[in-house]
Amino acid sequence: MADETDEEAGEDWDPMKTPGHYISRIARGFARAGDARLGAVGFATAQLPVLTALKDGAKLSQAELARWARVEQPTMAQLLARMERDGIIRREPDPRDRRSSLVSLTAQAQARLPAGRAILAQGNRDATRGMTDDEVDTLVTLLRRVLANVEAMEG
Amino acid sequence: MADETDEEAGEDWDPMKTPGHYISRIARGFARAGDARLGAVGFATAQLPVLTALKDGAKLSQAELARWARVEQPTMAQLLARMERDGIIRREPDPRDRRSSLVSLTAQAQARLPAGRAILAQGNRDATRGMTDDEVDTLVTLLRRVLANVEAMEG
DNA sequence: CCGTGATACATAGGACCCTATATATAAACA
DNA sequence: TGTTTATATATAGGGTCCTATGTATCACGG
Repeated sequence: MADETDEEAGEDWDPMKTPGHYISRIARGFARAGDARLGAVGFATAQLPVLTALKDGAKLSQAELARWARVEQPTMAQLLARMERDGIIRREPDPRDRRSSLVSLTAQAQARLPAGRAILAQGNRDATRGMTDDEVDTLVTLLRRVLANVEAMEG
Repeated sequence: MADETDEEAGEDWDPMKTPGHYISRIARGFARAGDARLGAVGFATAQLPVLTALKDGAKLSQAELARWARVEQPTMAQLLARMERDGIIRREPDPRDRRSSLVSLTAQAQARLPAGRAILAQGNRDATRGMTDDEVDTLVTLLRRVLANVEAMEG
């Protein structure tokens, strides 16, 4: 492992040119730009998995939403608390399980959903502007492989 | 399953399959995995831009570091506060400008730098495992284009 | 029926990012 | 020179993520 591992001239190795750093910058920029636009209809990018999971009137538990959104349970708890505070979701006791609540979208949130979706679609077009469909497909395919590798790194 | 390239149907548009969502998940996973590994030498992924900027003994101001790392000034202020608390950086008054401090790495941090760099290099190899150099180049090129688009969205 | 382990949720605490704003100093200029 | 403008940092307040831990309830085997 002392071959090319040593960064032939490793003296000026630059993490800023690494896929990880680009990805981190894109993620931050996309969240910032997306939140700025979605704010007009009262949504935020972190809420998107919850909104899509509940869009057709489904009622899911907090744990199910956390698994769907791929975040930890306390993260989802905090997110739902803000969404409840902002009138986006509602909770009702689960008659099947006294530990659990069923979460669903309020009517106001349902009504704003199409506008949010339009804003999001436009944002994705803007983010991939100048790229062909094939290039976007290539990007998503490569990202999926990196994601699989990264998720394999944990545990 | 294959012909929903367009979102005209709209009914089942899924943000979870969008480049933005993959990028967000990779960014989180990469930070989590990277922090777990770097923790062994007392570093964190958020500190990498600061570490590389100061690696050769340079002394930079907080504002210069914020610009280098592409974060806002209060974000860098908090990061530096944690790094100072942890003995990674040191501040000294700037004789040229009484508003400013010069930030530099401590000797202990300098000493741990090579180990951190090795961990990082290994992490990047793991994240791109199974991908050819050409594929990684393609990925970075596409990411750079998306990044340019995203940054153009703001402001 | 009674523990035992699994599951759902809540809470505490911290890292990292943001915007908005205040304060001190520097630089520029009328 | 005195005033305005720009810059460096600090502080306040939030959002989104994490790990670690506590508590209530469920489901199961004895």
